[in-house]
Amino acid sequence: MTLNNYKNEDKVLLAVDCIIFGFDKEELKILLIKRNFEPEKGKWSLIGGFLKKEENLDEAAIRILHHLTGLNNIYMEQLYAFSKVDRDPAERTISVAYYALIDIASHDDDLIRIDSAQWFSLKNAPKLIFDHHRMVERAIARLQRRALGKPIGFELLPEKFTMRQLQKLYEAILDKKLDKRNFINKFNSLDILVKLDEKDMSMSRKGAYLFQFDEEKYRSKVEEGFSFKL
Amino acid sequence: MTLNNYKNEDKVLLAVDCIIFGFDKEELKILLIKRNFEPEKGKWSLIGGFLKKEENLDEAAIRILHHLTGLNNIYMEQLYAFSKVDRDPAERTISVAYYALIDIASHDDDLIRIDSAQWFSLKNAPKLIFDHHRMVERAIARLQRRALGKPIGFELLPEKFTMRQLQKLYEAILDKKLDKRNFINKFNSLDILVKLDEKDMSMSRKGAYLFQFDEEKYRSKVEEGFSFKL
DNA sequence: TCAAAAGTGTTCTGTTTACACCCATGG
DNA sequence: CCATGGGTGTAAACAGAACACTTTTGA
Repeated sequence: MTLNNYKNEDKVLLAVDCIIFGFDKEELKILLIKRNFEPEKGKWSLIGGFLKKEENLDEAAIRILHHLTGLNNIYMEQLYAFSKVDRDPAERTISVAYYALIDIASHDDDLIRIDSAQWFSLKNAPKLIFDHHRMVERAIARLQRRALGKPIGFELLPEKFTMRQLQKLYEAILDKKLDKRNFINKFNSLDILVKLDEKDMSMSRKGAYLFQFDEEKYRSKVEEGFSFKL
Repeated sequence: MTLNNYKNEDKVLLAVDCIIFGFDKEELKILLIKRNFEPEKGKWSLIGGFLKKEENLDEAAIRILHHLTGLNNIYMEQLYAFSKVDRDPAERTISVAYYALIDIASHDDDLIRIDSAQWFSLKNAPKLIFDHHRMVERAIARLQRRALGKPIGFELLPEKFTMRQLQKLYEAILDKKLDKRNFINKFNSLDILVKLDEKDMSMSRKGAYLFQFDEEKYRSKVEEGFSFKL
């Protein structure tokens, strides 16, 4: 018959860490910053900060990302709460990780001024503080499952892109080579792309047709999900 | 050039709420308790409590479940952190939801003494406090995705069960009728069941063969996942 | 003898995979 | 004129969906 007015319960620091995935035509990258406070000052870290009383976690993630990088209007999704007792040696902290996908090229301007933030390809990212590497691992796993269950790409690609870029994106996420024809057929059958008359001439002499997402159809496919075997 | 020693950051109460799914041969149910403290005393609620400084979230979930229901050795999985600013009117609280699957029959003895805990079928569960209904919704969605991506059932069924029980479990989770022959064929092709010589005579005159999971094969299928379209 | 649940295979259809050649162009 | 990347279709294998009748036995 407890009378619980919450007064005797422990309170903790609640951190939010962001795994920001970017794609730059060839490779999947993550955005890291050099930490400028103790502990672990000077080491590479995910972008992170603390939840404030007057905001929810989604808002905190957006605020923190914006504050540290200048990035705006980034859609983020909650990943997992990490809570090992000694994960942060300085103080008991629980961290809720968020992940996001962005097109590196179209956000470079925002980022270029932030000298402590830097893109690293997944393969040769530096060692990270605390349990941040586990966050990244889990984010990659989630991204892969995600890529097979919904179309992604709207967030990671520029507005206009070639089929080859789209395929490279999937190859980067899934970390395997895909068959060109099967990929195109599959994607076309989803009926979410619009072929433009324009060509991208930067990659070949022949040029490659540019595509755009049909935003409405894309959104509805994202809603309903689908099964994408590759 | 912030010098951040964490001292100025807000601390919050971190709750853990548990969505306990049970299965009793026909229906999917959830375990609720009548809340015995303010606010919302006397209302139905998920099983919940607060994280303590010296434990991680998984441990807290196990402790809370055990403390309120007597249930032991229940495997739980983290679902999502709910953080709307005014979700708990009494105080700013973030709640990390966990969900679990258990076989009702084999845990009835533990539970029978706890008069404030009760099983409700999903369809006619009572109104819940705070945002607990959203937690349940999300847990159901997760459970459904889960059921299609990994074999489940080990947790929700008694050790020996009939094919019909297994099928009913999947029907309850996915909330749709499945074809008997296709279901059996599919499950057999996974090669994780052992057919016993025993029959269950309680459901029919003819009797139905009992099966067991081959624990080793089951575990490895759980690891790797699979794609189960039904 | 019949009601109630158990058990069992085949066909059809759609999806996934594997695979190779010509095209357009700038240098 | 040729090197480079772009574009295209088909056949074979596999997985999923639909479907109906026989068996057992306790009452």
